[in-house]
Amino acid sequence: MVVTNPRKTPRQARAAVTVDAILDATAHILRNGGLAGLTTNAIAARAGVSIGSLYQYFPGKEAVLCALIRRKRARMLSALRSVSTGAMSLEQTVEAFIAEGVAHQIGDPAISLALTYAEQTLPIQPETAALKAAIIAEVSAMLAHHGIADHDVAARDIVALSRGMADHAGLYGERFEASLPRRIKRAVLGYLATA
Amino acid sequence: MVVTNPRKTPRQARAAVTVDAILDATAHILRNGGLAGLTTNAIAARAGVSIGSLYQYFPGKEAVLCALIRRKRARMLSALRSVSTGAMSLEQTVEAFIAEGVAHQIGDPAISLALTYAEQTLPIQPETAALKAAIIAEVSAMLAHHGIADHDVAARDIVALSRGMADHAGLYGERFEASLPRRIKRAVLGYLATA
DNA sequence: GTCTATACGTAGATAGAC
DNA sequence: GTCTATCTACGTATAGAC
Repeated sequence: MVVTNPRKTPRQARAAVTVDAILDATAHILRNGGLAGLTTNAIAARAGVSIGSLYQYFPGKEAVLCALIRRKRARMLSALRSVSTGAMSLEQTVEAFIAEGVAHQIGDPAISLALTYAEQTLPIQPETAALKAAIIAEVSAMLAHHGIADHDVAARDIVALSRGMADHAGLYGERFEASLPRRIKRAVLGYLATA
Repeated sequence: MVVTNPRKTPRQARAAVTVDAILDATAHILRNGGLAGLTTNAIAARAGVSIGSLYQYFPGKEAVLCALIRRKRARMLSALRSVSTGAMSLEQTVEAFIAEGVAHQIGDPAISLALTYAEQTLPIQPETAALKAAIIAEVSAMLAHHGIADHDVAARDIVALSRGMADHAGLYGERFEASLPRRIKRAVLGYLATA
């Protein structure tokens, strides 16, 4: 059985820095060598800490991956929440959401895909699932605010199709990058417009 | 450098059976243990051949993965081509394409995602890329036949968003499975309807 | 042409020093 | 609390027998 719970929570500032360095190093390695190149030795070396220190905080590389997934999700959620949905039209809000989403996904397509794949193979974590649910809920609430029917299902579908387009564009290094948000918006609004 | 070219092409029927058994075994292992559990030993054991025989046909597990990707793509292309596009309306044709696509993706979401991830980390293969291009071309031609503008970009976008929705549904084991093709159709037609 | 046996490298994980 | 050294286990790949 794979263990994914952190070994201990950092209580000192120094330790938090260490944990952050480990996560940054993990992201860097994923960006280059992918999951195949992700070893505890490589993470520790890149983070500038010893392998022993890594094992102080994480029981193995799976736990590091889980922590990285959580950090990414938390940042995405925070970005979406920073979009004020108050006075904007549906189209404007969708546009803002897509901008944030694309920035997070396209910014690092290799990491995005690696984490998506990794997550599937790792044991389900309540906190990770909760973050995902919160992101969907944020989108769902936005849709409900604009009177969209079936906003829960719609939110899931919209997030899924946007991710699909963004990942594909990132992977195959489209030259249309500038047009991508526009095309995603087209797909989303087209989906919402069709009853 | 990772070597991904097959070592030799099977010229006898018996050898072709061996190669197929290796690919089936690889698919089976991916379905369960994922990429992490995919080792040359496991593949050979599951296929019922010795590790030595495996290395007769493939220089390493990456080459096996590439071959599996090609087989999957070829089957998908063949399925799409079997859809006669002649007398049907756009909506009917889209429906038929989605049915085939969903059957291939949803049928094995774990494999689908594993291969997508693996492909990204493997050297680009001309034949694999050609198969992908042929699939997009098939969709693009269908769109062109129905007078869709910008059908090349539209084809890529439609395939990407459909995959995104199908993979997501498969991964999170939606209970809406029955409604999935309908929702994908909604997204595709919505995208196409919006100028 | 297929097998068994094995050599080699490397990743995972820990014990014990500082 | 962090590091170095190291042991163990396993995956890769090949050599040589049949």
